[in-house]
Amino acid sequence: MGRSPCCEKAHTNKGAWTKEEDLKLISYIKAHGEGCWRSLPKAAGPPLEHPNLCCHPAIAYGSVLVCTGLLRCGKSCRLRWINYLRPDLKRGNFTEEEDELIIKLHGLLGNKWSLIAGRLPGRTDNEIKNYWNTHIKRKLLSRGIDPQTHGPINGGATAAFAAPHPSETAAPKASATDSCDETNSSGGSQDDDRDGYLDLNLALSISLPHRSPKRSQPSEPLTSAATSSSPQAICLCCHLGFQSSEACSCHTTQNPHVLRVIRRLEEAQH
DNA sequence: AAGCGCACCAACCGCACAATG
DNA sequence: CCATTGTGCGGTTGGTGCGCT
Repeated sequence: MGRSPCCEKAHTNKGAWTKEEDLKLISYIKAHGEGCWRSLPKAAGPPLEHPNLCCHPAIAYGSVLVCTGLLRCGKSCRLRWINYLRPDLKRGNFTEEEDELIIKLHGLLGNKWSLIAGRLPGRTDNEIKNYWNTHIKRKLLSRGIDPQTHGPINGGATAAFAAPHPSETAAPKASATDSCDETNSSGGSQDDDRDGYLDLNLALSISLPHRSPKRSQPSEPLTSAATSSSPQAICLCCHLGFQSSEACSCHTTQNPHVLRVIRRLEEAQH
C-alpha cells in the first residue's frame, strides 16, 4: 500500500520513557487534550532541523522546569498515555474478583483485550493482556482448564463457560436479556463455571472520550454521541431494539455520558 | 558473591479499519 | 469511488528485577 511511516524514526526516541518525557506528555495533553497523536510530537517537539535546540516554553512542575519538546512517535505517545499516564488508571495488583471477571470475559470474547478492559475500570488492555499471559493462563492450567478454549485440558468437548457458537445452539443458555442485570438468579456458584457467565453483565458502557473536534461529525447521531463532547447520551439498548427488555437499564444509569451496548451471548464468540 | 534462568511488564511493530479529501 | 491518513488493537519483543544454584 506504500503508506508513510507513522513518524520520523531518525528523530524519535525509543525505549523506556524518562520522567521528563512523561511530564512533557502530561503537560501537553492537559493543555490540548487527547487525540491527534500523529501531530502531537510535531506540536510538542523541538524543530527537526535543530533537534538539540530547545526553543519551547518551559512548564513548571513544582520546583522543576520542564521543556515541552517531545521526540517521540505519536503512537508511542498514545500508548504511554493510555497504558501508564492516564490519571484514572488503577495500578496495583488484580483482585480475585477481577481475575474471575477477566476469565469469564475472555471465555466469551476471546482475545478482545480492549473489550475486556472496557469492563474493568482503571485497567488497560495491555495490562490485562500481560496479566493474562503471565498469571491467569497458569491459573487456568493448574485448574485443568485450557486457557484458549476454556474447556478441560484433556480434550473434553464441553467448554467451561465459553459461549456456544451460534450455529451449534438453537437456544443459548443465556440470552442478552438473561445475562444483563442478572446478578442473583444463577445461585452464584463459582465452582460451576458454566453457570458462571450467567451472572455476567455484558452491558458494555462506553464513556465519551475527550476527542479533538476534528474527528467529530455531528451529522451522524451515533458517531457524534460517541465522539463529540455533547452531553447527550444514546442508549444503544434502545437503538438496537432492546428498550423493552430487562437488558435495557438506561433509566437507571447515573452518568449521562454513557452509552450502553448489549452484546448478545451468541454474538460474543468470534 | 557470581552466574544463570525465569517471570514480569513496558514498549514496539504491523495490520485493520474508519475517517477524510 | 479511491487513495491517503490517523487511530486503535493484538501479538511480540526486549529490558529489568528477582530467586535459585
